Amino acid sequence: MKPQLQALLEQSLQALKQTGALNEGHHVEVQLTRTRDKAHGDFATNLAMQLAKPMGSKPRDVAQTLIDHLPESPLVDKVEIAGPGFINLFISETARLAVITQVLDSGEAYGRSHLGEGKRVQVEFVSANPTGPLHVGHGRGAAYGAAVADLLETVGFDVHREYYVNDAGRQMDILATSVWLRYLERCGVEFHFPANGYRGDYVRDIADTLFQEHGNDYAISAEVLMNDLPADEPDGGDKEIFIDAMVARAQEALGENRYRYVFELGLNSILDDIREDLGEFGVHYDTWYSERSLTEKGSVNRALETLRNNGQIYEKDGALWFRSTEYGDEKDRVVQRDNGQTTYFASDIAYHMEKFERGYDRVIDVWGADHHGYVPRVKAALQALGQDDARLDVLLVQFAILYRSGERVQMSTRSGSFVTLRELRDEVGKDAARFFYVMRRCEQHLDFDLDLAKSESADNPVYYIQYAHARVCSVLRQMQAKGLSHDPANGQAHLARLTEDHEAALLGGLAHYPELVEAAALAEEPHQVANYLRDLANDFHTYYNAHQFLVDDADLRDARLNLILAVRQVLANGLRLLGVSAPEEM
RNA sequence: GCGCCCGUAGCUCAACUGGAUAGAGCAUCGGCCUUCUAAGCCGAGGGUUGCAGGUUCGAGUCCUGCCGGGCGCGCCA
Repeated sequence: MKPQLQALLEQSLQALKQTGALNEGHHVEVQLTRTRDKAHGDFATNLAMQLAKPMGSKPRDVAQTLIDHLPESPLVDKVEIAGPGFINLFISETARLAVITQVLDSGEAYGRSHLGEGKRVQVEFVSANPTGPLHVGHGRGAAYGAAVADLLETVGFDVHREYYVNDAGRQMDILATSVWLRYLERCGVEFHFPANGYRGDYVRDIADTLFQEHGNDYAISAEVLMNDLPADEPDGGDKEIFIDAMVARAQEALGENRYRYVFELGLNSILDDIREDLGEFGVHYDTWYSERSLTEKGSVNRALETLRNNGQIYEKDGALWFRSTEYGDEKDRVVQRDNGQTTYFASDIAYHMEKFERGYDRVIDVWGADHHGYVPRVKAALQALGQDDARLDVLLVQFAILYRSGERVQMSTRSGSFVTLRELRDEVGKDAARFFYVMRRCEQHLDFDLDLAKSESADNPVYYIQYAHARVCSVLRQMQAKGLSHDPANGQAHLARLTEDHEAALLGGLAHYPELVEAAALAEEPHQVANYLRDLANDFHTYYNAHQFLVDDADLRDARLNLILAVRQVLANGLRLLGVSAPEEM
C-alpha cells in the first residue's frame, strides 16, 4: 500500500518539476507516514512543508499544487490539506479490504520484501568464550542477534550468521588446566584448587570424562604438581601469576600431545554444550569461526604485516603497537606482547580483515555493551587496512537484570553463582525468554521479570499474543463443532460487510505489517515487532469480545473468518521472526 | 578525570528516526460473566519528556552546557 502511494506522490512531484514550479535538480525524499489520528486520514506526508522553502511559497499553497498534480487512483478516496501543510490521504474501502486477500494469498511470505536487494550481510553474535556454559547475559545477545538476522533476511538481505569461537589464548589454557586439576582430584591427588581456575561443576564433568577414558594415565603426584610453584592468592601470592605457572606445569607434565588432548576435550565439550543450548533456543549459525584457525592459516601475521607495511606498527618496551590514535582511538594498542604472543586484539583485526575480504556488503557485530570501548580500535584497524569501516556496524546490547519476586537476582561470574541460559529456558520456557529479551531497545537496560515471564495471564505479553493466535484456531474448532464450514471465496466476495470499527483497526494493523518489518529491519530493532504484535493481539481480543464471528449470516461469517485468519497469519509470521512459537491451543 | 550509553505517567517501556493533541502495559479507581476460552473486556484519573539555553514552519527526537544513573578506560579475553 505505502509504496504505491509513495509512487503517486513521486509522480506529482515530477509533474511539478516539468511545469517548472520546482527546480529540476532539486531532490527531496517523499516521507509518508501512517497517521496517529484517524481524523488525519490513513497516511500523511510533509512533502509540501519540505518544498515550501525551495519553491518560495507557502506550505499550504504547495500542498494544493501537489494535490492538483496527483494522478487519479482507485487507492485514494480523498485528499486533504491540514495543519501547517500536511497532505492527508484517505484510503478507499477496496484498497483497505484488499489486504486480507494479500495476507491469505501470501501466507508465510506476507511481510517479506526485496528491500535488501540480495546484499550480503554477516551477523556475528554471542561469540562467548567457550570456557563455560552460556549465562543469561549471553541470552540477550543470542535472542537479539537472531532476531536482527531474521529481520534482515525477511526484507531481502542474504544473511550469514556466525559465531566467533575464542578457542585460543590464555583463558582456554586456564580452562584446560582446570579440567586437568579436577581430574587429578578425581585420581585422589590432594592440593588446593587455584583461586583463578574455573570452578563450575561442568569442569568436573569434563574431568570425569577424561578419567573414564584414561584412568590414572594423566595423573602426577601432588609433590610434582606443586614443586617450585609460586604462592596462590590465599597464601599471600598473586592468583594471576600462580595460574600461569600452573598452566605451564600442566603443559610440561602432560607433554604436547596429551595437553592438547585435554585442551580439545574441554573446548569441544563446552562448545557442544553451547551449540545444543543455542539450538534449543532456536538460534542457529551458518559458521562457527575458529580464532585459532586465523593464526594457523597466517591471517594474524598477514594483518599485522599489512599494518606494518602501511607504517602503522611500531615497537616500544619490547612490544608491537598499532597506531590506532591516528584513526581516532584514545591510545595506541598493543598487538604483540613482549613475550612474543599476539594479543586478542590482533586476532580481532585479522578476523575483521577476513570478514571484509569475504566480500560482505555489510558486517554486523553484536557485542555486550561492556565492550563498547573496543569499537574505536576495531574501526581504526579497518581503516588502517584500507577498508571502509562504515560497512561495519557494532550493535551494543545492554545487560539484562533478572527479577524474581520483585528482588534483583544477584549474579557473579567468578564465584560461579550466575544463572545459565539453560536454567532460564527451563524456568520460563523458550518462547517467553526469546520474547522478553527483545522487548526493549538493545541499548536499553532490560529488566527481566521472571515471574511475569512464567505467568499464564494476559499481563504476560507472550501469552497474550500467543493466545490471540490460539483463539483464532479455537474459533475454527468451534465452527466445526457447530457443524459450520468456511467458504473463503464467499468471504472474499463479501469483505465489504466488514464495517465495524474493530474491523477497520485490524485491517489497518494488517496493512501496516510489511512497513513495520522493513522499519524494524533497517533500524535493527526487533522490539518494534514485539510491540506491534502486542497491539495487533490487543485489537484482535477487543474485536473478539465485541463481536460474534460465527454468526448465522453466512456472508458476514465467511468475511469475518477471512479477516481473523489473516490476523492469525500475521501473528504467526511476526512471532516466527522473534523465534516464538504460535500454538494452536493453550 | 576522560569516553560511550541512558534519563519520558507511581513502575516497566513506546513514540514510524524532525511532524499534528507524547502513547501502551502494569499499578490505582469505576463498571462488565446464561455468550466462539473472564487466561478476557469497557471506561477514568495520571506528564514542565532530568534542568537551562540554542537550531526552524515544527524538538521527547538535532547542537551546547549542567545534574543524575550505568558501562568502559590492561602487554586480560
